[in-house]
Parts: sequence; C-alpha cells; structure tokens
Amino acid sequence: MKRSDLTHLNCSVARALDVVGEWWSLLIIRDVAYGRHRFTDIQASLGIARKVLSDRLAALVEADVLVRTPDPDDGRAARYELTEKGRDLIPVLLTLMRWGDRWESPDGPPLRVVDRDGEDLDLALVDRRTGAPVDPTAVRFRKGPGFRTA
Amino acid sequence: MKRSDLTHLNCSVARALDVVGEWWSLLIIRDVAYGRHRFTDIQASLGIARKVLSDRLAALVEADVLVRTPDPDDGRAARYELTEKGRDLIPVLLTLMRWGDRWESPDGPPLRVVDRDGEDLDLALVDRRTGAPVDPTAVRFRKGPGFRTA
DNA sequence: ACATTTCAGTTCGTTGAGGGAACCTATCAT
DNA sequence: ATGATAGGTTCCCTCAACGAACTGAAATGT
Repeated sequence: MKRSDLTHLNCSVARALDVVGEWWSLLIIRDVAYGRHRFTDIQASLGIARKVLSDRLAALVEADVLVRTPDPDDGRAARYELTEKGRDLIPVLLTLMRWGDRWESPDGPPLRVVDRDGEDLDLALVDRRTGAPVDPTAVRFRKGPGFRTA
Repeated sequence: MKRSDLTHLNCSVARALDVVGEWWSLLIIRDVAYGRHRFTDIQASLGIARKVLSDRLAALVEADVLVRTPDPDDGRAARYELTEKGRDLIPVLLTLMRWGDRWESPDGPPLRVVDRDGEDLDLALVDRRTGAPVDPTAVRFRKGPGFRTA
C-alpha cells in the first residue's frame, strides 16, 4: 500500500504530489536537470539508498517524467533523461529553490540561475494577461471544468 | 531520526524540501491557503491521521510557516494561519498546481485560479529583467555566494 | 444542573516504507 | 583470465504512517 491515496482530493496539487511528492523524487529530478544522468552519479550525489533510488527511477519512468535509455558508450550503463513532462517540472524546482534561497539560506543562494548567455535570471510568477506579479494574498480559487464532487 | 538529512546537499531545493517536503506538508499548507484554518476541517478535508496532522502542524509552526492562535470565538478551537514565509509558498503551490493541471488532469483543471476581481490568472514564470518566459531547456546553474563545498 | 457533543489533540498496536550492507549479473579495462 | 565497475536486487532492521480508541477542556442541549 502507498502511504496514502491522494486521488480522491480532486486537486491538481494533490495529483502532482502523487507523482513527484515521494521522498527524494524532486531531488532526483533536480539532479537529472542539473546534468547527472547515471544511476551511480545520482546515488553518490544524494546519498540515497540504492533500493530507494531504483524504486523512484522506475516510478518516474513509469509516470513518463524520465526516460531510461542504454548508454551507447557503455553497455552496462543507463542514461536517465527528462521527458517534456519532466522538463515542465523545472519551474516547480525553480520556484521551490527561490523559496529556499529567501527563507533558508542565510549565507545567500548556494546556486545562481542563469540563462543560455550566463545572465542571471530574476524569477517571478506573473499573470501572462497583465504581466503583473502574482500577489499571494489576492489569489482565489473557483471550481474548474475538471471539478467533480467526491 | 528523520528519514534523511538533506542539509549537506547545499542546495535550496533540498533546504526547502527539508521544511515542506514531508508527506502531507504542502497539502496542509494548501488547505490553510484555501481557507481551512481549523484542525478538524483540515483533518476531514485530507483524510489524514490525526497524529500525523498534529505532528505536521507543530513542525510547520516551529518552522515559522504557520502560526497557531486560540480561536477568539471558541475556547476549544485553534486557528492556523500562514505567516509571510508561509504565504510565500503559494507560488510553489500554484506552479505545482499548473503542472498537475497540464499533465494529470485529463478532464481539465479541477480548480481555476482567479484574482481579487474574479478574473482568471494565466500563470507564467518569467525573468523579471526581460519579462520573457523562462525556457526550461535554457536554464543553467552557477555557484552562488552561499555555496560551500561539502 | 446535568448529559451530550465537539475540539484538539495523545496513546497504542500494527503495517509498510526507508536505510544500509551484502550479493548478483553483465560489461568493461588490462 | 582477472579485477573493477554499472546498475540493480535481496536481506534485515528501524522508524514513521495508519487507524482506532482514549482524554480533557470547553461548548451546547435540555
């Protein structure tokens, strides 16, 4: 049994966490996004138990967040890469990272985020319609088309 | 012992997950953001074990993400509210929600996000300097001021 | 005034997931 | 042929999550 089944919650936050909310999952995705594509590298980087890493990678491949391909240069090795669905989690990682920078990094951000040209990115969540930054205190929720009563 | 200690990872994603990465934590924060402030409401909404909810709330108060105050209208009840640090997690929730909407909600978003006036928000992560949306494939990382070698 | 219900937990026993070490198989380097 | 390495799997142990029952204080019903 899973720790808990979240599907009844009828909420995209819960559904997302059902896929990437397991312990270690987002850190594994971060590692792959960061450029670590091999089992051993990720294992050494995170200090995660091999069993758990094996389980998580399989689940993330199953969920179509990662793809596993044999390494063309080494018959023993596998390469894990982000799918489009996986790459679409990068904004989640960046938002989380920004929060960690602000509230849990007294010595300043451990990492800077830069674009292709090496220019620092100053991330903000905005409303695309108006371009205005989102005010967390002003956000409200309404039922959407996918709403269903439990 | 905690499941694992992430502080050695020297990464704001890991530090953030050390605070809100526990099973249920983000869903509890979502509930409070959504307007559920009482223990019983959150427990009924999530179907979480009372012991676990009690533990999580205490940890989130300890981490200064929530504040607990006695309910002025009911001597038995407590109210949990987001602190500024907690409200600053709302962009994380919205980004996660957007991912869940896109990839795990075949019937459309269960909830719409609207502003104070009820207008739908079309969320995007942009670089504040240029206003351009962040291209996940073009993001790179550099050492920042808070970097330290393990 | 007394009984009942509700709120916010705590306690307890059971089960399942995470941690760590050892083991396994196929492939590579020499 | 020998040893090392990649990517797992198996094993046992511990700890955390689950669910049900219990608690004490405050509110509510009669």
